[in-house]
Parts: sequence; C-alpha cells; structure tokens
Amino acid sequence: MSIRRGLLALLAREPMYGAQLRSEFESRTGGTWPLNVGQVYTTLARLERDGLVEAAGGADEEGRIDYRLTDLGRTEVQLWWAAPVDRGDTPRDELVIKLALAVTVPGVDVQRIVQTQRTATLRHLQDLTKLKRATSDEAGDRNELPWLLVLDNLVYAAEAEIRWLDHVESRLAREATRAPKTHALDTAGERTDRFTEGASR
Amino acid sequence: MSIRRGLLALLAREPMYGAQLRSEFESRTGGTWPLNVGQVYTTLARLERDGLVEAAGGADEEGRIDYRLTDLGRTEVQLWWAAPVDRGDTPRDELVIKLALAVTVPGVDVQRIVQTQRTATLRHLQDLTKLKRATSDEAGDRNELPWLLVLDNLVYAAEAEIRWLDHVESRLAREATRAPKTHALDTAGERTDRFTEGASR
DNA sequence: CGACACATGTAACACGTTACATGATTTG
DNA sequence: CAAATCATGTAACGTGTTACATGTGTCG
Repeated sequence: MSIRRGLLALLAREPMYGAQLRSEFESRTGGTWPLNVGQVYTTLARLERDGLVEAAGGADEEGRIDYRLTDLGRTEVQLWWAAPVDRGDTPRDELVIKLALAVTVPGVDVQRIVQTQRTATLRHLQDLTKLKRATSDEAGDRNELPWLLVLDNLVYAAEAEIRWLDHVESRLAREATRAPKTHALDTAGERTDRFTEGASR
Repeated sequence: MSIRRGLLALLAREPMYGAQLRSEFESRTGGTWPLNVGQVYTTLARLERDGLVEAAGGADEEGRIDYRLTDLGRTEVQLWWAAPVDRGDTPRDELVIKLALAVTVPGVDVQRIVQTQRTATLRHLQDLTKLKRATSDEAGDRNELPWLLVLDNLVYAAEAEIRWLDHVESRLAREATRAPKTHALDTAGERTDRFTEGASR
C-alpha cells in the first residue's frame, strides 16, 4: 500500500503525470526506495479503477497525462494524514524471523549469524552517516528536508537494530551458560554495553 | 519472502505438516505476525514447485502430510543463515514515506501527524512492555526464547521510532522559525531529549 | 448422532516487480 | 539522420491474503 498512498500524497500537492510522480517520489526519499516507472503506471491505473484519481485532460503535446485527485481521493488522503500508522500490524521483518527461528534449530551457529549481521548493519550505518554528512553539506536550504528525515530514520533504525543484536548476543550467552546444550558457543563475553551513544540522541 | 524462508527454516529443524508449521511459526513469534493456514499451503506448494521441499510419504491416518527439505532446500537454508539480511533494500516503511511526503504538501499539519503518531507508538510500547513482563513472569525456562527476542526487537524499534518522531518535531520547529511559511506551527519547544533511557540498553 | 475442531486444499484477488513495446522529442 | 532521452503503457509473474470447500476424527 505504500506506493499507492505515496502517489496519492504527491497528487495531493498538485496534479502530476506518471514520470514526474516517479522522480518526485525518488527525490524525496533520496533513492532509498527506487521506484520502477512501470510501477507508477500500474498503480495509477489501480487508483483510477478505484475512483481515487482521474486524468486531468488528455495528453499534452509532449504526451504527458496529468492525473489529479478526485473528491474521494482527497478524502482518502485526509484519512491517511489523520490516522496514525498502525504499528500493531507491522510487516514481517525478515531479520527478526530469521533469528527467532534460528535459535530453535539445532546445529545453527546463532552467534555467528548475529556477528555477521552486526558487521553488515554497522557498515550500512557508516554509509548512512557519510551520506548524511554529504547531503547536509552540499546544499544550503534546498528542498532536501524530506530526504534528510528519511536518512535520520534509517540511522535510528540501524542503531536500534545493532542494540538489539547486542542484546540477543548477551542473552544467548546467558542462556548458554545456564543450559550448555550442544555446540561451539565459545564464551563470547557479555558485550552488553556499547553503542550507548551515537548519532541517536 | 519472509514466510517462504520462515517455513524453510522450520522444516530445517524437522519435517512437519502444514497446520503444525503454522502453529510453530506463530508460537515463536508470539502471534505478532498471524499466519493464515491457507497461506502455509500455498507457500508449501510453491516451495515444492521450486524443488525445495517434498512430501515425506502420503497422508497418515489423520490426513497429515509431512514435508521435508530436499537437498536444494537445505542448501537454500544454509545460504540464508550465512548471508546477512540486506538492510540496503529495506522494505518501504509507510510511516517514513508518509512524513517525508507530508512535509512537502502545503496545508498539512505535520506537527499534528507527528504527535498523533507518537501517542499511538507510545501506547504500543506500553503494550509491549506489559506483554514482556507477563511473558517472562509466567514460565521459568520454557521455549519462549524466540518470542522474547521478537518482543525485544519490537520494543527497540518502537523506541527508535519515538526518538525519530521527536527529532522530526524539533527539526520542523527549527525549520519553521527560519522560514515562517504559512501555517499554525505554534512553538512546540525543542523536545530533543527524552527517552534517553528505557528498556533499550 | 450432531457439533466442533483439525487438516488439507483451492480459487480469486491485491500489490509489487521486471521486462518489454511503442511513440515523441531532443541533440550531437 | 541516428542515438539518446523521455513518457506511456502492457504482459507476465511472484508473494501475500482471504474466503471458501472438503474430509476426518473426537466428544458430549
């Protein structure tokens, strides 16, 4: 639903044609979530089917077709703004599922998984930090506010993920000493603390 | 892909039949991500189509059909364990998109959106905390480790989200004083700090 | 026996995604 | 003119999701 609602929101600002929707969406999210142009058209078609948008006149001389919200579409957007995103039915997180299941399968070296993931996430976090620095440097006050917000969110999320991984690791270590079951869980030390500060606060 | 991989992981532990897969998946995630039984069967069919699982003998006297991994399936799971989840192509986050787009649409009261969301997320966080307390109380050392890990992750994620919302709010306030454009942005005070500790560390 | 729960399975649909086809405009 | 770019559109497929149909035990 994210694309659908995203396009709706963009059209709430002003009527736009397909390719424009794509570039606006991508520029605001800094290319974090690339959006295939085709996707825009299929989504637009579905929005039109559901009566939320309509073509505002035929193609202009360059073949562009502006779409605008219908009244129904406008209502829909208002509802979206008004209601909080329900974190009760969060989309399934692959990493969480992976670890939750991994700890129940014998013979799986969970510590290793955690460590690998932490390395990857740390690298990701570094990339984000660089990006952030680069972005806030280059332009004084252009319209990259949305992109900065997205970036910050990704940073916070990555930090939270790392904290969680540390937490998992220490809990596993605790578990291991209490019930030494099978495998190579070579004492990994608590490692509870770390990352107590970052870009987070 | 999450369900697909999840079922694969469960089958890596031992062969299982459809309904069992469902209950195992749900118990490990504490019902966070309910899984329709039908989904299990469709996914199983696709896994079989792709040669990752196979039926281990016909239906037993109760009509159950055990499925087990093929060699290919086993390889697939190994690969999954070995490779970190790529946070570079994170699934689109509806809340992030919502705010990123909201700040560019004139006439939208972003502060209000942020506040509403924070309230909702805080409530969610409280629910999680209660759940956590209840869970770790009731059973001494049963097999609810996976569920606890999931819970912790949700807590960390919720906390990160709240921090981000605070951050967004203060940045908006700053932006507003610098370029007083249109609307009612009644000075909301910095509100940068808060939540500097929680269940997080 | 009848109601209920368990278990499998299927049909239909929504959304996301990619690859490809087509036409128009710009530009070297 | 040829190539690149922009813009629209479609066909095909994958996953996720729900609703429904069917059969089979169990238990009051």
